[in-house]
Amino acid sequence: MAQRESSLAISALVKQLIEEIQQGNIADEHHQLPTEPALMTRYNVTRYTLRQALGQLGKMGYIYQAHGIGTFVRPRVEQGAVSIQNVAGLTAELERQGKKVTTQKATITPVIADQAAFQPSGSTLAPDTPMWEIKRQRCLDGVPYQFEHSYYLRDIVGDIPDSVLYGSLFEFIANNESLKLGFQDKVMDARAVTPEIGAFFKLPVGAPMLTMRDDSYLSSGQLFAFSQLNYEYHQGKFFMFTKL
Amino acid sequence: MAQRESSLAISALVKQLIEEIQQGNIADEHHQLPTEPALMTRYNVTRYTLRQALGQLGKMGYIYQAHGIGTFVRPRVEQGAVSIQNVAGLTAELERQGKKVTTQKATITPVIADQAAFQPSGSTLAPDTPMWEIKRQRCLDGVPYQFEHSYYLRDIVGDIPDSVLYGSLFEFIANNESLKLGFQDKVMDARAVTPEIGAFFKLPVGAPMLTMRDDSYLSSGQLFAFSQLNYEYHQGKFFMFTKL
DNA sequence: CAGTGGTCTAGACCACAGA
DNA sequence: CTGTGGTCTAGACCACTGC
Repeated sequence: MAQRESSLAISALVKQLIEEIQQGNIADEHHQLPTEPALMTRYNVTRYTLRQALGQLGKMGYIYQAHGIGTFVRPRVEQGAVSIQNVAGLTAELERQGKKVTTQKATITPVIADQAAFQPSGSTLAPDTPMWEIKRQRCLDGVPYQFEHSYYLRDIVGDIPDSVLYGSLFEFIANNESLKLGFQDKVMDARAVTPEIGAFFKLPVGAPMLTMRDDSYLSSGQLFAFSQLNYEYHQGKFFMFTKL
Repeated sequence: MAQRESSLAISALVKQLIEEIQQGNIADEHHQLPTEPALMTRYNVTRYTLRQALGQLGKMGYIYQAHGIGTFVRPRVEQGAVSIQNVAGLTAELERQGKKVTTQKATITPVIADQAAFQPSGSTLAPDTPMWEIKRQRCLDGVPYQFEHSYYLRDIVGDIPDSVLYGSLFEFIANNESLKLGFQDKVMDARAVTPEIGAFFKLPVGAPMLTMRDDSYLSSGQLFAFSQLNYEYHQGKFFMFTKL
């Protein structure tokens, strides 16, 4: 029973570091973190693992590293913006900011690919592929926020309980043992509000909205869902962080 | 004079791999790349270096890796979309797609921070910080595309020759030996077209546009520029790729 | 089971910043 | 010159896929 508990080293380390940063008990008065060698002994990991973790924190906008100088905590980023690089679902990220996402109305209908309102950008589907068509109207702290229009491949995801429609579809898929999530393509653009969406957002037709089209793949490279997420333009803000 | 030429291993390897993928002489008929051990010997690098490079290709959307299966070339992503995770400038990326960005009109004016139309999101500037205010109207293949409104800190970037205004500001900064680029925050949202911007886009006031606010930092963590890039909503599409 | 990518260790050398 | 982060090597073991 030594001090061994280092399973899942990197994700656990990421979680630990975020916690300590938020509690403010790791950076000094200049927002500077201990050096890499110090952190290696502190968490009993090698430099590779540590730097993988620091890299993740960087991607999330928590820290930056300056060559020859040190590692620093970044001032907190724009409130209300969601990280577009996020790994957890949208709901989870907003809840960490103390905001609440609720689903006001949801419908689910079986269709075939031929009947879909749009197609995935990267792949081509057989016209008779069975799918679930899902439409959801979602609010952020009670205010209209997101109009979702998604298609999930029935043969892959199986049945979707009604209860899930009012919670997190992302979590439902992630918790399915037989499905391993892989990656996602996203294309963002601005569009004009349509009558159907305007009715929910309480905006006139032609008003701006932010649209995110995404295609989701299993780790095997198999497409399992594609969707169009429309955001009310006062509420929908996406944050990201890039190394130059 | 052995077969040694492995300076800049990872960035050179990335470049090499992209080239071979585009020429189609590396993947097999199932779009599958050789295995990691095979690539290691082929390019004479270790697994660490190889995987760093493959990770970059993944971020750029060129490939994906499936655990236990292999590495695959991805079908080409949405045409006209620009990778939001890109490292090179916007102009460079669009030119790789065979598109041409031209600057139709540009102005540069010395101002102080107090006079700026907007402020950086993350940092606070002294009100008397000297800056360059730059406005540019840029076209994509001759069609109105981007309305740029930027501020550069004069004390950091120095003088900006007029010629640069009609080329790539990003390259100008990157080529300055005394400046080392660090990272960038971006916040994207949709907005309504203003009169000034509508005049350029030939769109009515209130029409949608895609706006990207960004703050740019040196590798030392020092802010050196912040800008607001507005995109005509039929043209401006941003692509990104996320691991789940 | 063999073969794939994913994680992790241990250590070396390089490049940059600042005293 | 010392200390920082950036790159790279060599090799081990684990987890997943498909036969």
